[in-house]
Formats: sequence, structure tokens, C-alpha cells
Amino acid sequence: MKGGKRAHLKLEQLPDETLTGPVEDYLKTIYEIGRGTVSVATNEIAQRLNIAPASVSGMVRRLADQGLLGYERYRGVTLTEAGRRAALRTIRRHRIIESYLSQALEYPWDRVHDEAERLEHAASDELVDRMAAAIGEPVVDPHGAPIPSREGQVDETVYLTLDQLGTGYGARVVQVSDDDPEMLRYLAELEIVPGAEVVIVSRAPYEGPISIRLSGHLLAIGPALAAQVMVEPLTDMDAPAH
Amino acid sequence: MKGGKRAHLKLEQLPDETLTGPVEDYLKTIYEIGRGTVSVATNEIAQRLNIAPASVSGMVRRLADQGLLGYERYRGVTLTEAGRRAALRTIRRHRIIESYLSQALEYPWDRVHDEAERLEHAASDELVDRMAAAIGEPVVDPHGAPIPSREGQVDETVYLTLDQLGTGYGARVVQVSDDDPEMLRYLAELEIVPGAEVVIVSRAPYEGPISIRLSGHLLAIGPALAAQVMVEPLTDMDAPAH
DNA sequence: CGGGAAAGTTAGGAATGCCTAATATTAATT
DNA sequence: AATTAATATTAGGCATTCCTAACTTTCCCG
Repeated sequence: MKGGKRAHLKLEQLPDETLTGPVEDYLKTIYEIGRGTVSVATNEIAQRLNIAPASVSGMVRRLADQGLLGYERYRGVTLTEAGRRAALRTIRRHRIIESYLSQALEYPWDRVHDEAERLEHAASDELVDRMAAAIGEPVVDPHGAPIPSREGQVDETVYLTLDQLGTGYGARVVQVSDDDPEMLRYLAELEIVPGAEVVIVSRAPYEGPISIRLSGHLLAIGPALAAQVMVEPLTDMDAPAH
Repeated sequence: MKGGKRAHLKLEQLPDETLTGPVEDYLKTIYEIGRGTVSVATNEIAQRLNIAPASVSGMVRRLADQGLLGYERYRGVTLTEAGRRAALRTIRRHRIIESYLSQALEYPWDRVHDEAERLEHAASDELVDRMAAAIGEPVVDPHGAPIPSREGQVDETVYLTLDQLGTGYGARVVQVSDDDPEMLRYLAELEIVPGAEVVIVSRAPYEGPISIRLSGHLLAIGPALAAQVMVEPLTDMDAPAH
């Protein structure tokens, strides 16, 4: 009885233990809040999933019993290794489906999220792999979010957001948040899309507007919107003349 | 109180009353058994859905309360107009998804059914319409089954099956049943696919094999398999020389 | 450090959708 | 017509996943 490793392996690696849609959503959300490491508040899970906090307590306890979460009452939750793998599998599906809808079926980028949100729970691995192959194994989704590999590897770089950038700095947009269709339509209209290069022209104090230059135009956006735009600062060498 | 029509219309036509996956499966199955008109035995529903007969009684009562089924205890069920429309919507989704997987993603024809079975409950109308457009608005799925129109029109022709055909007759395969992958692989191997033309060479009595000629070859199949193959008899004019 | 606000939990309940076991109805058969 | 075989239903339960209301723990601030 010493050691305690046993034949757990068999049981815990069983990949046929199919997760329900809601369970996949919990795991995905927990990963997205805590990047897979940090302890996550149950209230925040509730808020993101749009359900009552009380509902989260119950579910979170069951997921902990199943070995998908670490959980201590009143202390938040963390993903176990199994939970992290499951979360990344769902996120991979979601982002490949988004990419496929966008590239193969000409879905507008503000509508891919909702569709993927439902399909991610129904699509088989085979389908997701075929979709990925059909559009050339994309590495980011239409909003710039990195697609985890089949093995669960994913780029976890934490980017600055546009509102954190000082006046005069240039940056390239790498990713925008994907779940608000109206915001996405507005961003597209302003041409604030992954790959775009921007320069901070000025920043008004007290939550005031941020003026940026983007391919010639000047435009002003609020800091709340700017906070949804992730950027990579340009080095002087990369920087456009200004 | 006389008349009794009232403002039911509003309530019963509400299309946003989203149906759950299981409910869609019940309606689809009932349609497929009874072609939308005949009264269907609850036991047969149970058998097709692979659930206990007792479970069907409960569900069927709820669906009747919701106005999707006509139901009289111990007497079987029928689809109402609303139920029929819902069933055909699901069937349309299923068959378009099958066609899309087959044509756009090169899914093998024995695997499209299971995938479509899950996706049909998750795909939006917009997605299904885009899929249909992308592959040129197909009218039959990969197994030859007709695709209902957006308005709920569908070809309800009842075809003969290969085992009902007399010796010497020629016929064109129009449709094969779609839910047994192994059988589909076998049929594909024999080249018994929609469009193929066959001639009945001989029929052994007592459930014996049926010999057919198909593009030159001779082959013998059992009557159980032949019963899964729907055909359209060829007139003499259409018939290949023999 | 003590008290109140914020965060999180338990208790109790409802809807869905399935199960088994026991019972009721209908149909078939002699 | 009576019995049996078949078909179908109710009764009682269980797992999920959500809810509201009431209670508990933690955290922060003066």
C-alpha cells in the first residue's frame, strides 16, 4: 500500500469520459480567467457564465470530486492538469471553428463567436482536425487569439492593452476580445483589427479619450474600448516613420 | 366562449421557443417512422432512440402538451403541423450537414451520420444556409435522402427496395439507409451507391441471396441488406442493354 | 481589533430526461 | 369469451444544472 501510485493511470487518462457542455464551459472559463494557474473566484465564474453564484459552488464541488479542479471552500478554484487539458481542448475547438467559419464560410467576424460557442461542444476531434487542415492549420483565430495545439500547448504571452501604452509609442494590434458583436463591428469599422499598426497620439486624463493614428487616419477611442485591444509595442526598428 | 380560436396564433407560432436536442430527436424520429402522417407506436420510438419505452411515455405527453404531438394513451402519436415543421427543420439540418461534411471536408460517407447527429442540434440556421450555399444547394444527402426546403417541403416518394424487385428487372439505386457505418462501407465496396444501376439476375427462395448485375460484375447479397437499398425501377427506355 | 460589506456557501426546489419495477390496456389465440 | 402475450403506462428514483433565500466566512477599514 505504500507509494500510492497504483493503476490510477488507466482511470485518469481515459479520454472517453465525455464532458457535458456546461462542464466544458466551466473549465474553459476558469482557464480564461486564471490562465490555467491562478486561483479563480467563484463569483467571477458566475459572472462570466451568466449564472447565479450559488450554482457555481455546487458545480465546482462536483468538478473537484472528478479531479478536474482543485477547490477549497471560500478560497477559489484552480485547474488540475486534467482540467487544464480539457479546457485547452475546448478552447482549441472553439478557435478552430471560429477560424473555419470565418475563412471557409465567410462568416462575419462578429458572429463567429456565438456559433462556435455552440459547435465546440458538438464537434468531434476528427471534424475539428479536418477544419484546421482545410484552412491551412491556422495558429490564431479571427480575433488574434492563439490556437492551442492538439497536445495542449498554447502561447500564453500576456500582452499590453492599448490603454496601457504611453503617448508617442507605436504598437501592432495582436488580439481583440471576441464576445461582444457590437464592439467587434465597431472595431472593424475603425480598422482596429489584428495586424493593424497604431501610434498613440495623445491621452486625455480622467478616463478621457485616447487619440491614435492608424494608417493615416486619426481617431479617438474611450479607454474601456482600448482596454479590450491587446497590442505588441513596436521597437524603433519596426516602427513606422513618425 | 364559443368559437374557441382566440389569440393562440401568437403563442403557437413563436419560433424562438427553442427545442432541446432530445426533443428534436423525438420529433425527427417520429417523422421518419410515420412519414409525418401515420400514428406511431411509442415502443418503436423507444427502440429507434435506444431508450426505455417508459421514458417515451413521459416525453410524449409533454410534447403533446406543448402542441407538437397528437397523443392518445395506448394509441400512439402523430405529429401536429408544428411538430412536423420542427421535425423537417431538424432533418434539413441533418442532411445538409451530412452533404457539407462529405463534399467540403471529404468526410467518408459512413461517418457523416454520427457527426451530423450531434451538429444538427447546435448549428444555427445561418450556418446551415451557408453550408448549403457553399456546396451548391444540394437536393439529396450523400445517401440519397431528399433534403427538405427551408419552407418544409420535401419529396416523400416511397421507393421500392431492392428485395422487392422481380428477377429480370432493372433499377437505379436512389437511396440507402444511413445509420450503420459498417453496412455503408460494405455497400460502397460493392458499389451499391445512389445512381448505380442494377439488374436482378436471380432470387433464391427462403430468404436466400439475391444475385444482381452491377456495371458488369455479378454479386449476391442477402435480403436483409437488399431491404436497406431503395431503388427506382427503370423503364425499358432507360434500361441499359441486357 | 471589531464590525460591516463583499464574497461564498448551504438549503430547498424546479425542469429535463433518463432508469427499473409494477401495473394497466389492447391484441392475439385458441 | 377467456387467457395469454404484446404493448404501453404509471410510480418512484436519480443525475444534471439551474434557481432564490438565508446563512457563513473572509476581508477591509477605521
